[in-house]
Amino acid sequence: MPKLIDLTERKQFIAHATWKIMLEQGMEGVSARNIAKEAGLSLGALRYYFSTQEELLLYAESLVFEQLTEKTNEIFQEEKSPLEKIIGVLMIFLPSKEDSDMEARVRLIFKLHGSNGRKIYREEQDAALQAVKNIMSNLILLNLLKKELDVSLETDRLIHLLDGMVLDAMVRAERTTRGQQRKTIVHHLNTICKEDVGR
Amino acid sequence: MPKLIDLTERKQFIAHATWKIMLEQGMEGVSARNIAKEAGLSLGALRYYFSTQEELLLYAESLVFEQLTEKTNEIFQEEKSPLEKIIGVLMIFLPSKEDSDMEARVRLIFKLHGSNGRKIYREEQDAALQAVKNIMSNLILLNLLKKELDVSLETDRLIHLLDGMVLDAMVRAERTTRGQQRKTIVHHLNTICKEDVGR
DNA sequence: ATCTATTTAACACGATTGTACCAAATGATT
DNA sequence: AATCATTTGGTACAATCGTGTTAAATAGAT
Repeated sequence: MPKLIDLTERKQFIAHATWKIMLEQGMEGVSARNIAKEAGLSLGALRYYFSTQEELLLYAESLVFEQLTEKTNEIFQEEKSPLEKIIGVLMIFLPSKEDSDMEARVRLIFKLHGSNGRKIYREEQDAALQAVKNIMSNLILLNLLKKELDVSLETDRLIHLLDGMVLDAMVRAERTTRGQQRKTIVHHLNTICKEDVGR
Repeated sequence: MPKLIDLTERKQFIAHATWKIMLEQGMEGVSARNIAKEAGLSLGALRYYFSTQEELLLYAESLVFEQLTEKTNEIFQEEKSPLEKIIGVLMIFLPSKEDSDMEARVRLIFKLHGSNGRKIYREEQDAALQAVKNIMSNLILLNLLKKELDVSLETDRLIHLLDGMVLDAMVRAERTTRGQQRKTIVHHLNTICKEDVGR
C-alpha cells in the first residue's frame, strides 16, 4: 500500500532545496513558502514531510554532516598516498565555482547560524572539525608531524584556516580557484610536516 | 533652529542597536521594529534618521569598517615594538567573552551576509583584510619575513586564520580565551618570521 | 474494483514585515 | 512671547510569515 515514493529520498530533496535558498538568500530567506516553491511542492505537501520548520532545519543541518562525512570516508578508502588522501579530504570542505556541491558552503552558514539564540555548537556535529582531528591523528601515527608542535594548537589552526578559506570562497566566489586552494592547503601542511608534501 | 541632537551620534546609536540585534538574533532578527525597540525609539523616529532599511544596513556596515580602522590606527601609533603592535592590531579583530565590543563579530556577519544576493564583496571595505595587508607590508619593510615565502599566499593564510578564529570565538563563545587567541596568533607569526616573536 | 496509505490543494488564522503619512511635541531663534 | 524647522509617536496599509485544518486526489496492494 505504501506509495513508491522513497520517504528519505524526498526529505533529502527538500533539504537540498533548503540549502539552495540558504545559499542564495541567506537564513532570512528560509521560509516554508520559499522552500516549497523552490522544491516545486505545495505548502501542505511540505508540511507532510516536516511537521514544523524547526524539524526541517534540524534535518537539513544533520544532512550536511552526513554527506560530508560520507565523502570523507570515501576519500579515505581510495588507494592513494596518505598525504594525498589528507589533501583530498581537506579539499572536500572547500567550495569553489568549479563544483556545484552545496555542503561545504551550507556547513559554514549553519556553523555561524548556531551562534545566535540558545542553540549550542556541537563539536561532534562539525564534519570539518572531525575530519581535521582525524587528519592530525593520522599525521601523528605516520610520524609525519614535526615533533615540537603543539598538536591541539595545530588542530585549531588548521580548522580555522579551513573555515576562513570557505568564507573567502563564498564571498569571492568567482575569484577563487581550486588550484589556489590546494596550493594553500599543501603549503600549510608543509609548515607542520617533516617531509615535503607531494606536488 | 536645529535641535541639539547630534545627528551622526544618533545614527551611530541606532547602528549599534542594529549590531546588537545581529549578534543576538542574526540577520533574520534585523527588522525596523526590532531595531526601534532595541534603541528605545518609535518606528517614526527610526524612519526619520534612515528613510529605508537598506540605508540603515549600509550605514551600519560602513560604521564597522570605520571603527575597526580607527582602532587599528590607534594601535599603530602606540609606543611599542613593531611586533607588539602587529599582535595588538590582529587582536582587535578577535572577539572574546572578555571584551564587549561588537565590531569584530559584526564584521564577520556582514562579510558572510554579503555572499547572498548580488551585493559584491569589496576588499577595501574589509578592515581586517586591509590590516593584514598593512601588517605584511610592515613585516617586509622590517625585513622580518622569511625570504622564501610567497607574500600573497601568506597574506591570504593570515586573513583566513583570522576569519576562522572569529567564527570559532562566536560559536564557542565561553570556551575561547584571549590568551589562547594571542598564543595562536604569536605562533602563526613565528612560522612566517625570522626572529622569535616576543612572548 | 476496492481499500488504504500517501500526497496535494486550498483556505484561514494571528503575527510580523517594510513603508508611509500625519498630528503633536520639542527647542533654538526671533 | 511668538515662530518654525526639527524630531517624535501613533496609526495604517498591503504583503508575507509560520502554522493549522480540511477535503480531495492519487496510486499501489489486495
